[in-house]
Amino acid sequence: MDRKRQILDTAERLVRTRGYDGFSYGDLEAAIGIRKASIHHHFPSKAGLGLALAARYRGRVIERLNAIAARRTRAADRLAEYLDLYREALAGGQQLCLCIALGAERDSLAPDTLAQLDAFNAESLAWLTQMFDLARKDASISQAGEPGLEAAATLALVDGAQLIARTAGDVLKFDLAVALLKARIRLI
Amino acid sequence: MDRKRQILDTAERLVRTRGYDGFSYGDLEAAIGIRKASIHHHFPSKAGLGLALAARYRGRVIERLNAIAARRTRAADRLAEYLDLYREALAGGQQLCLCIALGAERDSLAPDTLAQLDAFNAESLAWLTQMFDLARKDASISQAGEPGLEAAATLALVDGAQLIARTAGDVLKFDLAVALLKARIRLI
DNA sequence: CTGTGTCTACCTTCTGGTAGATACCTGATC
DNA sequence: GATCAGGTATCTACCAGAAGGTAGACACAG
Repeated sequence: MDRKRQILDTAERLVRTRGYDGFSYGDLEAAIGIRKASIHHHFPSKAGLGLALAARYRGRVIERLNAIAARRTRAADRLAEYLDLYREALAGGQQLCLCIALGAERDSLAPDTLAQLDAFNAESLAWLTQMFDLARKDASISQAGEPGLEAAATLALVDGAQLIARTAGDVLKFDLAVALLKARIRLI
Repeated sequence: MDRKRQILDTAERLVRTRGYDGFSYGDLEAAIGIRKASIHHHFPSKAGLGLALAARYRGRVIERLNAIAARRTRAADRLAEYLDLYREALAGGQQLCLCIALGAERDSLAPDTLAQLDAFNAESLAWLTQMFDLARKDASISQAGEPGLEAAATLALVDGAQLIARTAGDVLKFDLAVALLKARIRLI
């Protein structure tokens, strides 16, 4: 069980830095220090490993989003933490959110893995929509438009900001891209 | 010369649908109908082909952006055409902007290819900044903030919108994500 | 007769994956 | 406590095919 988690952790790091097609069982062998046949014992196929990665990542992020919503009652505070989450995921511009990395290689993925990505985006969108709904009531985010559209725009903005920052290898590009959104946060 | 262009066209389509690591000389052989040794004659290495792809793409897009700026004197009209450009590049949700596809696989690219991506983003940013500068004067885009920040946010938004639409294979996700930005366009 | 493009044939390395032997751990039995 | 069975994890050794790439021959045009 511990080994399984170690493989998932290592594979996740590799996918987020090199992409799904860009990593192999051979890379895992080198990184973990056990023969690749042993890795096949835990994850018989790469498609299965990819699915496990996507499912675990999705669950983990949704869990964190729910924790934020439980802890923060102001929409603005939720938004600030949401942006921090994506900023941290960049690891200083060295990696991407797993679902962004996978999404860019859509055609290499199994249908069930793709379904995880769709679910991830749908759940993120639902969370953001709820947040912008709340923002309309507590007025903690300025100029808040229709919640569904705000949510879609916000998701796209953070995804794009992450991609641009990662391409440049510079986390400051992320800050620049989300600066105007952040400026809409009312401090109290 | 014609063959070279055919190879570039085919390779570009492959990268934009499958990613850089996801296509091979073998794929080109199958798609074009000449042996892969012949493709190596035109592009000796895959890294060189990748660089040629990125450079050509960058030049082509910048050219189109300049054409838009020359044709359209209102900031809002430029923005509308910019959004159309990215929407069309999606090909109905079946492919990505080349620079987004490549950016997601940063670690597989040669440094000079990476430099093309950085230049592409820098030039896009400059174009958008100029557009938002213009918007401050002609007031054709509502709520226009600091041009540099608006530009960074817009670039991230369209990149993210494209990625999300591509992940879902549905161009409507793009429309949803850019709806609020589009709504800021003043019609006359 | 030289240069350009194409071909066949081949190379090495990596890819995802399998077979089968061995080591290891755990818990039941004597 | 020693012994044994059974599952779990690891190993070595291998496979077929694909990867990126090269060598050298041939065709054909100017």
